[in-house]
Amino acid sequence: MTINNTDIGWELYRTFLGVLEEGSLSGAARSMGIAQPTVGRHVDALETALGVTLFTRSQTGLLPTEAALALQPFALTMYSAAAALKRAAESQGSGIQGTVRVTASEVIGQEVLPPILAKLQDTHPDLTVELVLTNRVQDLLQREADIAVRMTQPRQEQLIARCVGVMPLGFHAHKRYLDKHGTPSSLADLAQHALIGFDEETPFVRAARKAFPIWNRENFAVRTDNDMAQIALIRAGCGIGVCQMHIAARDLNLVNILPGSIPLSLETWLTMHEDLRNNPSCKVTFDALLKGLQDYVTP
Amino acid sequence: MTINNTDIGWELYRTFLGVLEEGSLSGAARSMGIAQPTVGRHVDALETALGVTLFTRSQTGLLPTEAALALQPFALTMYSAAAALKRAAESQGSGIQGTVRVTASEVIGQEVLPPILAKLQDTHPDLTVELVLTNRVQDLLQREADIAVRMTQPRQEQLIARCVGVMPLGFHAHKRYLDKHGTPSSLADLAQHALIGFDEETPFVRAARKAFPIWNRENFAVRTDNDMAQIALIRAGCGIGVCQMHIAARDLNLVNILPGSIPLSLETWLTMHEDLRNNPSCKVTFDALLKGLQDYVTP
DNA sequence: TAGTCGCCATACATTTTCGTATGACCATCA
DNA sequence: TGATGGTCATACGAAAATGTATGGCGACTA
Repeated sequence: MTINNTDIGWELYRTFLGVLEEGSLSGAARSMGIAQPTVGRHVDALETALGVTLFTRSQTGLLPTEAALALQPFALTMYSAAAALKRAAESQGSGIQGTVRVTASEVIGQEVLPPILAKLQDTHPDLTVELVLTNRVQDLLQREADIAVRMTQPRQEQLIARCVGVMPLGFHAHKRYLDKHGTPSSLADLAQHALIGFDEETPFVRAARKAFPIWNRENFAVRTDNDMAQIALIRAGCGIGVCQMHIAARDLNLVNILPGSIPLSLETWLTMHEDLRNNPSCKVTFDALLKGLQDYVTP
Repeated sequence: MTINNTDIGWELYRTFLGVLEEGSLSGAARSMGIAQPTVGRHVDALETALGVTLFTRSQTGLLPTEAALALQPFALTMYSAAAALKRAAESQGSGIQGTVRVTASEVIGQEVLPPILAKLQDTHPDLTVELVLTNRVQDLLQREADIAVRMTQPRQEQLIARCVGVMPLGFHAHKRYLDKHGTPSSLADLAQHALIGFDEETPFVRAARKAFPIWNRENFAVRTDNDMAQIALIRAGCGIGVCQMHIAARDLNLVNILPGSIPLSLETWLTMHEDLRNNPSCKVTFDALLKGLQDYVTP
């Protein structure tokens, strides 16, 4: 491998990304702390070097061409890697310090992780945790995050993966709702109730629907793809919905419906890139998450 | 996301990588086409910016610190992404042109792909294919390659994956060997023969050994982890080894031993990053590989 | 319709970065 | 032990990149 193979300054890619994000040369210049003509020159240089027109200029701003949009993901990968490198460098000194970027789903991140992270913060005050909550699986290989809590087993060899256990799910409803509408005694009864469900059909939803045909889009009284909103709806007594047993168990007003028939359970995996194996901060965070999640799953 | 969050010039990462690769400032300067003091300045600047010592200087060269080695993978990711961006830009014009980087195992790359690529080259003379042959799974997410031919199903949602079929494997030996040592009529007979096998125990070997206990490390007369060498050994009449049926079938002097008992078969997958879906060159290459491999698997 | 505010492009001065030349040091070998 | 070829560090002039100031243009508003 020869490093020089691409003799395009990497600096150009960064300003390219800035312009793409801000939509104008001046905007990018402001956000990056450089002068507007410099940004313009960088874009020109990149266009010349690549032989591709990246933006259609107008006096109201710059419109990215298709080519620019096609190239954006690559520049974003560079950005992620640069950010990850910087994080890794921070924690390079002695002792536990620096920033670790953790990604998880919204439910896990809002309901489960806070106490775990609080304890971690307590033990290691110099450690900063960046929590990225999204249902889109962030890419550890692309360095979008250092550690991921995910519901699927990763198959990448470059990833260190540990299964923390299985999170049981169950139908739940608020006492108030059940007092008013009665408690279903069988799965068939569910059809008579206000069900809280999903809008778009994700792989998980498909699996759930297969196991419980009642769990169908048409039977839902409220549909939302936001998991936290589903929990909030259950808590508000809107109807019957699926949520994690452990989360529901905290609220004494929530009742587990049809306890025997657990619809599905979520295998939970903790994942980290193997490059970070020797990074003390990441290791500490990984171990804390592992223990905390295990305690959560099997108290 | 704020681009400026890392106000370290990306240029510095590139020279850092160059120094890491060459092991000296002067070497990196030569390979990158810049002057040695410039390289030195970049390293100094990066060390100051990161607050980390990257190299221990000596007059015989530079020795990377642990920190530098820990940060290298991130810089390599940036490098891969930059190279991929450049490839993507090349093929951005009209018509099929530019460079597509394909990765595959050595066996596939040497025995199966050449005719497919020759035909592709014929139809699209302006298309260049970079063929990276390695048994290490190159990372499509990390942009080390555009298209991968692999024996495992990828589980990443960001990847477009198509199964091209199953490549049957079988025990094979050269006629010359069989004339001399006889043809085994049962699996048990294999123990009396010179078996060509693996040295290190990979997941695949483990699976094979489970199905065929004879296929054990201790029974091997020749051990090599190089698949192509195994085929060459079979061809040279060294003994009995496992190789793809289709490859063996080309050589009339190779005999399939115990034809009924196919030890294992390899599911073959063609994979591409979804970002490249609209890249005409990658699409054409992907389709050509798909068709070519399918034809190869089921003629 | 006149005014304001945003944008990009250009010209010129400035700063920064880079390259050349050189010196000091170490390893190797005759 | 002296010569050679490699390394990195430093000093200074050259080149390149940047920043400032300005002009022109379009969109929006009163």
